[in-house]
Amino acid sequence: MRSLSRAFAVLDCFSASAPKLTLQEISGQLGLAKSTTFRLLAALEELGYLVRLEDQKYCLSLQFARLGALAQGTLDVCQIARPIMQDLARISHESVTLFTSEDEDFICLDVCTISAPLMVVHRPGERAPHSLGAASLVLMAYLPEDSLRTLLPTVARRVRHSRRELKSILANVKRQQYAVSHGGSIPGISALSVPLFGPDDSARYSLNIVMPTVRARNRIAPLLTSLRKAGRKISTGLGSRLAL
Amino acid sequence: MRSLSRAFAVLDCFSASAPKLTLQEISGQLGLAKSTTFRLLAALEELGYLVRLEDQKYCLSLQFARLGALAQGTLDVCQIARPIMQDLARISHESVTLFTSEDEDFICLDVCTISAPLMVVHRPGERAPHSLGAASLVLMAYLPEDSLRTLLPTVARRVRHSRRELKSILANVKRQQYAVSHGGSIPGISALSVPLFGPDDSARYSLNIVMPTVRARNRIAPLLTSLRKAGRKISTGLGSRLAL
DNA sequence: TACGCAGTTCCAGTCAGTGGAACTCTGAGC
DNA sequence: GCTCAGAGTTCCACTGACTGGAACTGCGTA
Repeated sequence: MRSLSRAFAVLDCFSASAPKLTLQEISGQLGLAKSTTFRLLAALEELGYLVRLEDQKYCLSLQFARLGALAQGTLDVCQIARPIMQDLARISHESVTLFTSEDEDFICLDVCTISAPLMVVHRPGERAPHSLGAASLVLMAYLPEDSLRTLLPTVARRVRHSRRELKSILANVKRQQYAVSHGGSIPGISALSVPLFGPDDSARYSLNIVMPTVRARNRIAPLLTSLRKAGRKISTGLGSRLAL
Repeated sequence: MRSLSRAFAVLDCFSASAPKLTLQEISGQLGLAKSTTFRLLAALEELGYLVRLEDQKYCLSLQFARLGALAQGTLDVCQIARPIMQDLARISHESVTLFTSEDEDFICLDVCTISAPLMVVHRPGERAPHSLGAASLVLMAYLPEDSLRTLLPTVARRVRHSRRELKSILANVKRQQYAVSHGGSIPGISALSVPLFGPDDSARYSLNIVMPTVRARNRIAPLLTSLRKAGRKISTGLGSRLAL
């Protein structure tokens, strides 16, 4: 659907640093003919989703404020994540979990699992202090600077690492955009974890595949691929553009 | 641009009362073939602007929250209104003003005028107590219930009308969606006024054509047409759907 | 097991969308 | 005041993207 994806590409040209754009700028940015861009912009203006300001520049209209409020009133992370988590559980044959961070703990928001003799079991609402488990590492790695600063000493002490060591582990997680752990939180459990990004590209959630360590060998790479794909999809639903 | 307007028509199917929709519901509402609707929805999902929930229903994604925040951070009513007001001033050969209401006063936010020997002159920032001028009437007519209740006695006293009379005038304005006045605020000045609606379909602004009463005869009807058209355009830019 | 219904895929026809070229309008420089 | 440059706008013939009917799938129900 060419014209459609182009129209939405137009919307993505606008950003906090460039909230007003000329036809020229947009057509340049998208590599489209002036006439094509012009028709797109005229159509979007006609539909009320773009407005033209005094200097002829185009700007996103407040229709998006309306739709945004509607979306925010309807959706929470669990609803967006659930169908994708189910897919992932089916594909990976392991339990898939969604965690968030609160104070010094990480909290389970949702779980999708399949029935098999040996599975990792989590329950929504479950809460535990931050550890060296993959989910914890990802959540901590993406915490805002100041939250992390207050949290770091306590956690470092509990996991018997120096602050410096822990900091370097988290920096590495942030660089790689995922974490993996084998018994980092509970012996016998391995986990693979990626961050989920929101509209402001902050990461307040982690998506995780958790499995018995005995099944983890040689599966990390393929599972990570699936997990990343699922994570991108959820992040997009949460309003992030990082994935695209 | 058929597919584009259809895609945005899809977005408009969602509302506070129906935030989650099935393919069936959408194709029914738009009168499109199932296959056509399916392709549209699949494309919008692919682009990250729709998400699918557990029950297969579609829902606006939080991408709109991102775009909405961006639009809100960029635009104010004056920026949206200005080019349209300029057009209107040119077409009508009269001054065009934008007013809002604050406490017991109405305030001029912006003015567009043309140069001619006899013109009504307003200045942005100008403030006056509510009166029987068209702008005042429109602003009061669309005030929230409780704000109006506190305001009504004072204004009624000042304009020497019973509360009952004033109430009935305002009800009439709201029904007709416009107000006209000849010397209602200042002798010799006639005004024509329509409300501007926002994303929640509240009306916090009025758009007005102001002219010497000597020029007003026989022009009300055509001017009202132009004014309404301009009002619809601005309201759309402000996120209202009433106009469409 | 058969049924019905929602969602999905397929396909050939055609017209909506494309982009190059030509035109207009505005503002700056000479 | 004329010209030029640069932005936006309109025009047009070509073509492949979009359409919608029909057929298929897969799930939940009787």
